Amino acid sequence: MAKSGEILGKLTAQGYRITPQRIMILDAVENADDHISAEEIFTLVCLQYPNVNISTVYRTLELLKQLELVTETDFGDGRVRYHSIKKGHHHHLVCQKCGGIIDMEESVFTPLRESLLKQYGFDADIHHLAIFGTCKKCR
Amino acid sequence: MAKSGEILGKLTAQGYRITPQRIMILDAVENADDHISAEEIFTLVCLQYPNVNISTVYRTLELLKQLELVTETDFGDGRVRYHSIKKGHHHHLVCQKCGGIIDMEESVFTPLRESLLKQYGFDADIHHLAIFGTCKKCR
DNA sequence: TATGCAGCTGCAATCTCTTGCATCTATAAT
DNA sequence: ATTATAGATGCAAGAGATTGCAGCTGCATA
Repeated sequence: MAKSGEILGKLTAQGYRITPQRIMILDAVENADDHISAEEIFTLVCLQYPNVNISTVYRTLELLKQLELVTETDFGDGRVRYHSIKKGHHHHLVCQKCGGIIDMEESVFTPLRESLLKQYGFDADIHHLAIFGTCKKCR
Repeated sequence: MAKSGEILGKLTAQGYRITPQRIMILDAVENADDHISAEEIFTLVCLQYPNVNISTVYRTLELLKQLELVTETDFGDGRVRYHSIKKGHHHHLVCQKCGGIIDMEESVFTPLRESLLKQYGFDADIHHLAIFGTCKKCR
């Protein structure tokens, strides 16, 4: 809430408009305790302004993603979740047996990014990745 | 075609049934020149047997995926594609600017897998991953 | 060869997400 | 304050994928 002004400034600076819908959607992502789905955002925004359309939510999230203000992560449960970039970059290890999610440091990917850059000249854009497998307990 | 017998044997061994639909779906994946989508498989199978249902295609692919006979890759174009595991494990670098796809060796992921195992005790199941970013030409 | 049934299929409904289009509006220029 | 317009929204249709359920069938057994 307090800081969403900064982000709104970024939108304006890049020629995008500040609309009430965007403010409410952004607030919902910023104030979420965890990774939040489009449907959850939609429900929250509807409490304030019942006329919002779910497609506006998706389009706004797409925009925020392009501007690198939020990240999108697919935890493999059929719906993608969003997270404010202000709360830090991190990745997830998703156990396919117990469903548990382990958060991991972004730095684990540094060697991979470097070798992709060296071997393939490819600048990998790995922001918020979920990797599937089997956790310690379930092995 | 020639080798799908082996796979059918694996199905039987694990208590799954061999049905005409499964044979046709499996053949479609095995004979595909490239990564093939569910819709494409469906179209191919329909030529032989117009009564197949798309949900059978999805369910069969899900089964083959669980049995590690095919891999699923999301190239980010709105539909997931499948690939026979017999044609080898590999990963893809997808350029978000030009849309180009670079294939890469599985071995690039070995150090990452090892550090996940060491640091988190997590056995990562990275079969066929698409990583997004910017390729050499577009940087 | 006939039978029983777990497992598979087809169908239809549903879910998540995207897209085209007409209308509306935030914003910059007047 | 008014106006023009590029950009945003709402609506509805649609695409890809999943799911519940009734009925069908591969295949193990007798």
